[in-house]
Amino acid sequence: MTEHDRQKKIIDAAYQVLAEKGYDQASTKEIARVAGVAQGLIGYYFSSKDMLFAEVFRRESEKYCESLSFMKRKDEAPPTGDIIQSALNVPKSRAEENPSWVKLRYELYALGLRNPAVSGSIRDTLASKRNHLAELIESVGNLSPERSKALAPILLSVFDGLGLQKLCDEDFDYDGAYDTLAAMIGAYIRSVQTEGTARLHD
Amino acid sequence: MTEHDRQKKIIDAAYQVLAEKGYDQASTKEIARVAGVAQGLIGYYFSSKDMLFAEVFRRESEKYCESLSFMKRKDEAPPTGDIIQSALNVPKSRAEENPSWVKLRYELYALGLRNPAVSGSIRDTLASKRNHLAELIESVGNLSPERSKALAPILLSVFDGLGLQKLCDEDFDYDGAYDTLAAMIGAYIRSVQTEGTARLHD
DNA sequence: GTCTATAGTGTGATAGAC
DNA sequence: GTCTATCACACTATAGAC
Repeated sequence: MTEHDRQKKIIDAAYQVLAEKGYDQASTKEIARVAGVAQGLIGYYFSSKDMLFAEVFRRESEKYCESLSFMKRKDEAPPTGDIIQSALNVPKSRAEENPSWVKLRYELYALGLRNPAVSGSIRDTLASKRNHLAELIESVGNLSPERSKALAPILLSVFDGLGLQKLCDEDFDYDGAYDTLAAMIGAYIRSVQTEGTARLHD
Repeated sequence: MTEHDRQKKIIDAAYQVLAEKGYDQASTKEIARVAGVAQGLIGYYFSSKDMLFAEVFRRESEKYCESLSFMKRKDEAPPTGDIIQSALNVPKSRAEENPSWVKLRYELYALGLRNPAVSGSIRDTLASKRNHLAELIESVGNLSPERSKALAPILLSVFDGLGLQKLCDEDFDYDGAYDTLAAMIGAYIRSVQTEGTARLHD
């Protein structure tokens, strides 16, 4: 059990250092210092620095999916504007309250694109995120599985992208962007529901 | 003029190496090799490696904005679904045909978030992209300046995010996501226009 | 303006004691 | 399983010749 304890400390430290200092400053030495272990131990648990970061991404993704379990609805009625807004408020406020999360995500995306050894790991975790998000859209938005599945990657992109713009630019109108996003989602849901209704009258 | 020639060669090489090999492999040595100049010359033109990359971002952003000059419409009518689809086809196919562009963008975003010395540069170029995109939305989508300005950061996010997912995952349904995006935009435009029309009848 | 050469630093990985 | 110690390497930045 101590085995996993030390390993977990390393992963937590890697998470923290990567999010705060960025990839090039996140040396194994610094991670070991933060974790309170010997630098050599990192090589014992992980085949390379990037593989350690791949594991960080996997864990981060798990937490992300858990955090998405907001507001599961059983309601069969289409969501009101308020319901959409308050559901969106979860990712919205997360980026505001925890900016290092956003930084970490971008470090990991860049890492996944550049290092073939970790890109598989990134692919799997992104797919997992999409699936979790699709389930939630299906539940909250009262959309078909197909439409929910197609909407998920769009929302995933927007959450990250707006977080980035907010983080880079204090003057960025983050609230306005989320309001517009809510309006778009609402309009889309109404439009596909009208379509469905129209078909009933054929 | 030879002065700018060498400088440009360095920037072009930095672009290429950063996009292909990623930040940690993009050493000044490698960039100099690709540019065909002495490694020491990089220090003459740029105060640091990251500042060179900041300049790369600025140029990339210029090209991005130019490439967005697709389909300027003078039409005052709301766009049809076909018009929206074909406008979206520009960013969509760009990510497909030029994947290293997407990789570069993510490297630069990560760099901007981690290095305070370049974050200002990233902020400015992102703001510039938003403004260009907003103008185009106003023209193509026939939306008010305010709504166009709020929609721009969302589309900016989606273009990047879908490109990332496409690049990471061969099985990702890129086409389906863009179709849904087009439907969302169409529904949104119709919904705000209905609203506008309703107001006319007050 | 461009080059060569190098100083100085810090890295990731690993061998071997415990 | 964890540590210490160290290796061999690559890097950035810069000084100085031309």
